[in-house]
This record gives sequence, C-alpha cells and structure tokens, in this order.
Amino acid sequence: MRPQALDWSVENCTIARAMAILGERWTVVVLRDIFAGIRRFDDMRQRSGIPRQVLANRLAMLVDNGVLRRVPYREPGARPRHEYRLTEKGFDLYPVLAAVAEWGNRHLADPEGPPVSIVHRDCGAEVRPVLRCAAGHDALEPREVATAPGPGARRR
Amino acid sequence: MRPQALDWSVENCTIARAMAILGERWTVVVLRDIFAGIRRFDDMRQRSGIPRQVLANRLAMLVDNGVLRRVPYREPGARPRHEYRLTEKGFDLYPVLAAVAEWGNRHLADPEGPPVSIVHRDCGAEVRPVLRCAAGHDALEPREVATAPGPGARRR
DNA sequence: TTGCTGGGTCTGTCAACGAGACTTAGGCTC
DNA sequence: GAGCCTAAGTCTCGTTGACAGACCCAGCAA
Repeated sequence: MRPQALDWSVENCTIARAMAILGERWTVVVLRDIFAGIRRFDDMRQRSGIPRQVLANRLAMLVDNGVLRRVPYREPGARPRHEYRLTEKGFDLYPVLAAVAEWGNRHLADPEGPPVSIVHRDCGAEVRPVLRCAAGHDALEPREVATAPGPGARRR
Repeated sequence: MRPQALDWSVENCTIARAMAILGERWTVVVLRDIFAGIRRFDDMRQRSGIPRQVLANRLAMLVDNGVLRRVPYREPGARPRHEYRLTEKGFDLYPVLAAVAEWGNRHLADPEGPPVSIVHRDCGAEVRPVLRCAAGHDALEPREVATAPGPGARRR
C-alpha cells in the first residue's frame, strides 16, 4: 500500500520553511535565552558558549526573518547600545520551545531530573503543550490526529 | 537589572540536547514524512528531495538516538528490505512537529494558504497545540508562564 | 545476461561551524 | 589627553557538514 502522502507535493511545505530558520544548530538555544529574559549579546555568549561569529550570524538571521528586533537602549553612563527582543512572530514560537523542552525533559535529562521546567505564573503548576482540536476535544494523542491537505495543497 | 536566568547553569540544558538531534537541517523534515506514513528510503528521498547521503545519515542518527527503529519487511516477489518506524520516543515528538507546523502555517505560508493542516481524526476539526498547566488552566500565553529551575538545576 | 529497483556508498566541492586574535566607539580615570 | 575598559562585533583559518553526481550490490524478471 502506497502512502497517500506521496500524492501531495511538498514544495511549499511550511515545516521545511520553518526548519530552514529553526533548524540551524543554535537558533533554538538563542531563543531559549531570549525567552528567559536575556537580551544582550555578551550575556548570551557567556551563558550558552556559542562562538561569537555564530551568535552574530544567528541574531542577524533572526532579525532578517522578523523573529527578533534590535532595540536601542542606554545604561546610565554608557554609550548607546542595542539589545534583541522578540517580535510577535517570535513570541509565537513559544509553543515550539515548550514542546522541545518537554520532549528533552522527558527523554534526555540527567538522572536527577531536568534543569528547568515551565510553570504557570499565577498558580505555579507545571505547564505542558497539549493538542486540542477546534471542536474542543483535548489532549489528543498522535494516533488520534491526521494530516489533511490544506488550502494551499498541490497535487503532484 | 541583571536577568535572573544568568544565575543558572545551562550545561545540562535539555533544550540544547534536544536540538543537537532536531537541529540538523533535515531531521524534522524526515520526521514529517514518517509521521505522514512514509517509511521507505526512496519514498522519502523522492518526496523531500534530500540528498541520499544526508538522508542516510539522518536516518542512522535517528535510529542511534532511539527515535526510529528499522523494521524488516518483504513485499511479495521481492527480497527482504527494511523500513523506518517511530519508537515511543519518536511518537513523543508529535507536539514538536505540530508546533512547528502551526508556526510555519501562520507565518511562512504562501498567500493561498498552508499546504497541510492537522485535523482530529474523529471530528475533522483543526488541531493546534495549546499550553496547559497541571492545575487545568488553559490556552496560556507566553507571558503567563515562566521558566523555573527544575530538580536538576545547578547554580553557577 | 541484461536490465530494473530499492537502498544504499564513494568522491569532490563549497558553505557553515568553531577557536582565537583583532577592531571599534564611547565613557572613565589619572 | 593618554591609556584603559567594555559591549558588540569582525577577520582568519582549519575542520565539519551539506549537497551533487557517479557508482555499487542483491535479487527478481524478461
């Protein structure tokens, strides 16, 4: 039995496009730091150990793609500099980060447990991503969902 | 104000570990095809246009990391071959895929719309990942959640 | 025995990564 | 006003990974 998926073209696949941005080795680590409130070049570099050149490239690429924006700031008694902040498009990446963190925590943590967890600010309880359909059905398992051609689908 | 996040070490960061696997250019595209039911080398290659060598490397890496397993099969009148299937660890990646697809669909699709959408098998409604805390609060926005040190956290 | 098919390997080129040194602009100290 | 410090980079160069294209190999079928 031939997989149906083969009938559909993937030339305009949005997963491939997303991964052209997110799929570079350090992109998501940079985003992790930015979501954690780290906005400055040297703080990121120190914390994550990314080579300077690569960090500069990654930040520039993320700015080009509208995920980050550069914001000028000035500490008292210092010259003007700039820092990196998320755009709306960048904020929308949070579920991706959360899903990656959840998977990593479950399958790749050291025996003593994961180093960070995501919690609800109000109640302190742990947060995780769940799948929910528009009709309100909840906590779907991969086997309960299917991929369907969308409006931009092209038959081969 | 110094970001608090700088006080915590990231040497055992599970996001970085996850991205060492997922952060190679084609890994997630391979997983997309496998979740879509494509299990054989040549089908994947044809569909996604990944260079053979890279596809072979990616598959071997995913098998090494316990995300995929090789399963022998035999079509009638053909010699035995093998195909690639998800392990449990692999199935657990579904929320990551779903989150990436959702983001790509929202921000990177062509004007006519995204090529695929994920739907609930039972009711056909569109599925998307939402954040939910263990206390049952739902559909959290990035600003409503925080990262907290987990059991494996190490102070600098 | 020639060819086809699935599932690869071999080779060579070119871009990306990573380490380390160097640069630049403004403010501070003396 | 000479020299130093700091944040945020650039430059250089050797190593790794991506990609294209050719080649290989086992079994089946004509």
